[in-house]
Order: sequence, then structure tokens, then C-alpha cells
Amino acid sequence: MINGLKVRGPFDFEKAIRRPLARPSKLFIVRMDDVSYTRAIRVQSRAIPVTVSVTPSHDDVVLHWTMPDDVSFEESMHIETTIRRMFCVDEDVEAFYETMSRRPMWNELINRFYGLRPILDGDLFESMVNVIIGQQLNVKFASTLVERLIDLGDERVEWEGSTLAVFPSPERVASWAYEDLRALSFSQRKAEYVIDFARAVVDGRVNLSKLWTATEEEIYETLLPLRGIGRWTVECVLLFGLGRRDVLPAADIGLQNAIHKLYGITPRPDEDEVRRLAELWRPWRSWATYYLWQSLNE
DNA sequence: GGCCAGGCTAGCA
DNA sequence: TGCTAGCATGGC
Repeated sequence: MINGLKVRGPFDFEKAIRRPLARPSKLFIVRMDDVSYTRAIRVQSRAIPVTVSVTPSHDDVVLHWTMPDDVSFEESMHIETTIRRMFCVDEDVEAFYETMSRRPMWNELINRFYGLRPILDGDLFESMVNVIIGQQLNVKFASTLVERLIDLGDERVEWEGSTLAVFPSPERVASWAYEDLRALSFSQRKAEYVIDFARAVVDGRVNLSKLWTATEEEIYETLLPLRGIGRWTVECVLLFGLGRRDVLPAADIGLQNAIHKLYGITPRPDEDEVRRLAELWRPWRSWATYYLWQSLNE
């Protein structure tokens, strides 16, 4: 089954899928020979493998994807919505560049990353767990912990001769004991945060699907009361899970370091300073953050 | 070896 | 409301 979506504005698909290669995961397969990105997308209880690519590679980019033939109409609608969001298909990236190019120091960054769009998380549970695990840890170790959690989940799908890992479902994670994650070098607290969150999702105390249409304020009200979820965590889920356009994780150390480098501000700016500088980035503060984080990886 | 890492909680004033 | 020790482990 083949589907397609026209992308608005510049989109360098190759750049976008090259980025995750810096931190490989069993969740996805990136192939540079046919320039494709493959991962499973969970629809209800089913994990559906999808391979995404583009034609042609420059003007008027069209995003294509293939998936198994037995996917139902409802499932394919869900997949389309997910891909539209994951690859930021509807974002007017040119308007972002327009806004940021008024700041001289941004021109080099825009040139370097021209056409880059982030690839967002597959679903909100995955996003929450990723972000909770990432709290306070260096990103390399955090990604190691995520891979161990995926291994423990032990769910896979076969697709076109390859095996794809599937991110564990809330039900699966909720069934674990804290000791199961302790054995993977999770701290006691982090094990509790992750498993307790999964249990809150499973028993209905948290309704993640409602967050898609909620206001930011409602999202904070829903998530902040949960133990282990602070402001930074919600901000990152707004960015990587929900794909909101104008979110600023001002207290984030990585963002502060990136600004320190790009703007030459020493010592690195504190939270208030970041907020002040970022006033000029509205309404694209999420995208400015993506690009600044990306600048740290090079 | 020591400091730091894309934070959060609980306890205290 | 605002501040801070403690968490826990790997990276560099």
C-alpha cells in the first residue's frame, strides 16, 4: 500500500533522516541507498511497520510511505496523521527562516541546516518515557537506557526482510516491577517515574489522547501533578511528542550551552536570559530550539 | 578522579 | 514562594 503527502516549503529529507543515525536505535532503520526511514507505528494494539521516503528530492517534495497490504482504512488514516505530525509536513519552515534571519548570528545556522526538520516521536507514551529517562543524564547514557527498556519490552515486527523493535506499550511497562528497570541501571526514582506513569496511563488516570487538542495550560495541569514530571519534561513532550511550534525549554542545559556557543555569551545564559533572547524567536521558539540542539551535535 | 549531564522531589525557611 | 541537598549513573 502506497500513500503520499505534499510537503509545504523546504524539506531536506536526507538531512532529516541522517540525524537519528548519530544515535542508532532498534526502533528504526535508516537507509541511505534508497533514502528511506522505517519504523513501526502503534495503532491501538497493533504495531504497523511503515517505510517513508520522498520524491523528488528538491522542489515540491512529496513524502511517500509504504506499509503492509492488510492495513485497514481506519489504521491508514491514523498512520497518515502520525506521519504528517512526525515529519512536520504542515510547518511553513520558510516563515521560520524569515523570522530567524533577522538575527545575524542565525544566518550561518540556517544555511548549515537549511531544509532540516526534526523527526518527532512516534506516540505520546514513547515521548513521555524518553523524556523522563533523559532527565539530568547525558544524552548518550539516556539513549542507552532507552534501548535497554526497548529490549526488555521485547516486541518486534517483521517487515520487508528486516526486524524492527517496537517501543513497549503502556500495558507492558505497567506490568514491570521497579527492580526490572533497576537491573538495567535505572535509578530507583527513574524506575518509579517511568513505571508509575505507565500505570497512570493504563488505569485511565491520564488520558494521553486528550492532549492532542488540549491547550498548553491544560497539558501542564494534566501532567505536572504526576510524580517525576516537571516543567522541563512537559516542555520536551510539547516539542517532541505533540509537535507544538512555540515552546521554549528555557531551563534546559543543552539549550543554554547552544546559545552560549552561538551568541558567544559567557557564562552560559540562565533561564531568564534565555527567555529574554527568545522573545524575538516567536512564534517559532520550538524550531529555534530544535536547531540550537542540533548545533550541539556537530 | 572529579565534575557534569537536554531535572525532579522533598524538606526547610 | 524560594532555595537546596540528594538522587544515581555513565561520559569525558
